Amino acid sequence: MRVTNGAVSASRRAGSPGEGGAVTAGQTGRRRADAVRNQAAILTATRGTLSANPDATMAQIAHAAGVGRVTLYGHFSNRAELIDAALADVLHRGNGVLEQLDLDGDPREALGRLVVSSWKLVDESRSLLAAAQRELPEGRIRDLHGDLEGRVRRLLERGQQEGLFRADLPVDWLLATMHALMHGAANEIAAGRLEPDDAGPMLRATLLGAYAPPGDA
Amino acid sequence: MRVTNGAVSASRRAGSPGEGGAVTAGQTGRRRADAVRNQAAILTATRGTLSANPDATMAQIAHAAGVGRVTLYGHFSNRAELIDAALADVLHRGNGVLEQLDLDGDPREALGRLVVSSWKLVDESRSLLAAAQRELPEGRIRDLHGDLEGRVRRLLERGQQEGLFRADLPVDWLLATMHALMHGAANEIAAGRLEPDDAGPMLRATLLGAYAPPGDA
DNA sequence: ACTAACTCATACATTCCTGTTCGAGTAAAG
DNA sequence: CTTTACTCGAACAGGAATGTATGAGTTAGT
Repeated sequence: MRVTNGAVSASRRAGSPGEGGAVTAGQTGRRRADAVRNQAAILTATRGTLSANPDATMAQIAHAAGVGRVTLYGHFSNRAELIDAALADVLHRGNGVLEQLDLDGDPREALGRLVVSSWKLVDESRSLLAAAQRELPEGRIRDLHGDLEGRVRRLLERGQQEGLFRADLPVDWLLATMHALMHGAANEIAAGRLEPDDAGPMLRATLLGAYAPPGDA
Repeated sequence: MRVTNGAVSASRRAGSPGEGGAVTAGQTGRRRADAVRNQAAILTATRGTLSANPDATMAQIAHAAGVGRVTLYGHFSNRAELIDAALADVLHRGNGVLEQLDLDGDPREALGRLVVSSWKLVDESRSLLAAAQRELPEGRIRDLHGDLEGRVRRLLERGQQEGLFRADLPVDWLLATMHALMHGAANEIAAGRLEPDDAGPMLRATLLGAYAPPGDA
């Protein structure tokens, strides 16, 4: 209910769905404190609820946020708009994490740091992403993802140039490998076959192995 | 009369299409040829349609099978039952592939053969599996999967014992890695970033790297 | 050719979700 | 303490999907 996190959550995303007659559309009048609080709670609940079940109902999300269904529609006039906002929120947060991370130095060590400190975010967003995939227009997801992906891609490219990551496979594939393994880890945890604390190290070890130039230490 | 003779519901576990099998629990009446044909068409259509869209409607599946919706219900009385049968079909087929495969000799080469010749099946079943995950009861999926998984697991264990696969990570995780990467490859293909023909070799290369004992060729 | 097995379109009852409207109540900002 | 911003439940219209029923037509076995 009072999941008050300090997230700013660039609220009104007038993306593709119509400008929405949500609570304070456009009008930058005074914004009441509880409204801000509720909006943050809704985004958090969206993340959490959809992670457990990508088909969760608007009613379920509202309930999880400790808010009436009508209030939810007051903040986000669409299911699409809600998911868009939630995804943007998670991605923005992830970008923040990466910004504070030192990706210089030995690419292998940088990769290790990156994986260990960010895989949990991927975990959280994985089902959200699944939901987004069938609710949001074509390019939207990639747009939102762009920033985050660029950072990782640059690290991988640097590693290849320095001969520390294998260059016989395209960067796109290395990126996909990373995504896939993180999602796989999340699945294993959900299935109870993997301890959450073990996930980071295992991912690091597996990825470093997968990225190592063939026939070499 | 109609096909809904009341006993049809519980008896739809026939493996691959073309495999005769009993129609009714008690009375094996004569089974007409077009009925067998249609049932096979339905299973195929289920696989194909759900692969494109895990939320596909019964109506869509029926249409894709070139069959009326009512006819579909004549063969499978539930959505769950249909998906169960389709998944069993795919898995049975996969088992057939693995049976004909030589998994002896150098585990690394065996793994390569396994991946290249079976990843496509995983591709086909991935969305089917997603559909099954929210439509089928808890243990059912794992039950159906059991046989298939056992084969791979044995190969991995042997590789570990022979010192050719890393033993610092549990077999469960190596298995999960394989799954995750295959799904990832399927995604990349769906997104147009990977050529279907490249997937097999890339998977092979990546997995061999990931499985190699740390600090070694 | 006869009959049982099967198919199909139409139509109906049910259930569930979405998005909107209403009016009355409550919390916050000045 | 007054105004404004927001919240809430209940209720409604709409759409969409599931599963069932009916009856007339078609296909295939013997």
